[in-house]
Amino acid sequence: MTKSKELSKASVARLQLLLELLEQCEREQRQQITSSEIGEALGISAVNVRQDLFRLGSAGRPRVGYDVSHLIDLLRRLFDLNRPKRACIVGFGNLGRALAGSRIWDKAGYQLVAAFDKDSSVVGMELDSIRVRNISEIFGVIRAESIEMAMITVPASAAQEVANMVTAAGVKAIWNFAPVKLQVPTNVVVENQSLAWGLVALSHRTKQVGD
Amino acid sequence: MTKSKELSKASVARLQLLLELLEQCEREQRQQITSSEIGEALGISAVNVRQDLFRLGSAGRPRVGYDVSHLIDLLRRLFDLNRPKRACIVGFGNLGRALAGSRIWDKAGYQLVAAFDKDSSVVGMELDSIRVRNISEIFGVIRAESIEMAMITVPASAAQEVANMVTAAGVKAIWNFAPVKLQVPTNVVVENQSLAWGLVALSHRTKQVGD
DNA sequence: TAGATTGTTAATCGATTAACAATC
DNA sequence: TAGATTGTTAATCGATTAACAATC
Repeated sequence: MTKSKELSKASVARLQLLLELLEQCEREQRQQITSSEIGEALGISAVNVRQDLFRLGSAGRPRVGYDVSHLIDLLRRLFDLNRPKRACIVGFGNLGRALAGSRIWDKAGYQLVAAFDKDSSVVGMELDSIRVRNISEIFGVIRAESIEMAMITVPASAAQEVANMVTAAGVKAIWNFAPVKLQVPTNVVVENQSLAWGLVALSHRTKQVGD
Repeated sequence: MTKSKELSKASVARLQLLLELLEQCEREQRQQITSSEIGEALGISAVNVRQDLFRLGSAGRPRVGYDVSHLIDLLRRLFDLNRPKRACIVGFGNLGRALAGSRIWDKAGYQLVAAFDKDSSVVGMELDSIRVRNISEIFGVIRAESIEMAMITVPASAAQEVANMVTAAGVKAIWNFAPVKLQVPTNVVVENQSLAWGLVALSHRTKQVGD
């Protein structure tokens, strides 16, 4: 409905930082903020801020700035944070368990409703009202529970197979922690969060500076 | 020493995928690979591959392609994976614990040599030969152990303070899991790995497709 | 030699930055 | 009104893609 021309990935990252900042402003009872204040707080230029907000369909007022709560509302809708989205974890190892109890699901509008593993010593485990099921149940549960997102935290060698299963079951988004580029149907979104890639990128960048 | 003009972030990401691919080729005893084979496997264009390798200072041979083991060597040096780099974890919660025992440290050339927390119920804990110390010891230990990288997995509200401590102690790189843009001296590298940001980005992108 | 593939420059595309007009 | 700030177009910068020469 909005005429948004598709924001760049970099722009989305900046707007996420902006949302954090605005929420803090709201806690401090601030009602307006200018582009240069935002830029300073976020370490980017004021022009960059205005461009981002312009593309978003901005709503600032000259001499006053932008309305904090209106912008929060705009960003929350942009990121689709208000709609409850049902999610599951596939692979209940250390990382899966660490995230199962986390508050970030709620922050992003997700509800964690199921977890799967193939290891029988893990299946049956309960954590925060989530019972771990056998991976063989995955198709039926995703359908029955209307799960639209799967977090994949299985070993790299199993990740593609899991991706095939969850997309076949109707999942529309994959949060992929395996260091693998997944092949999925074009209507499925994959967000890669491989920690291994992050760590290697850090190693690379540290070297550059050291040179 | 290499004349590298600084590869773009996107290029580094592609080259990481390439390294995985090459290591698989090596396991399969393949010795050569062409840019179009690489492109197909990685889902990018062959030209893009050649450009990346050109900037890297490439070494392919017309009609033959690139030498697998030579390219692996080049990439491992590019990412600085061979040199052992000493690292610590600050904040030994669920996420910190999940990563402490992980194999990714080794894959990226890091050695995890210390962990810190401020919670007395966690301090003293041992995991994989790492004993968790009180955060008050952080300055001395980083110096004594020549730690050059700190993984920060503390709550967002404490992250900046921790960043100040570790940079004061001489750390050159921070792997930041807190959803905060850290302010650090210019010679310190920060790689952001906030899972919250990844999850929000996924939510945003899912919405776009759904429209 | 002919043909396939890389190396390298040029063209295109997109994102950021600059400039300035519009507005409160 | 004057001045500060946003809205919006134009210019710059950088990354990707295309073109083709060099090479085995």
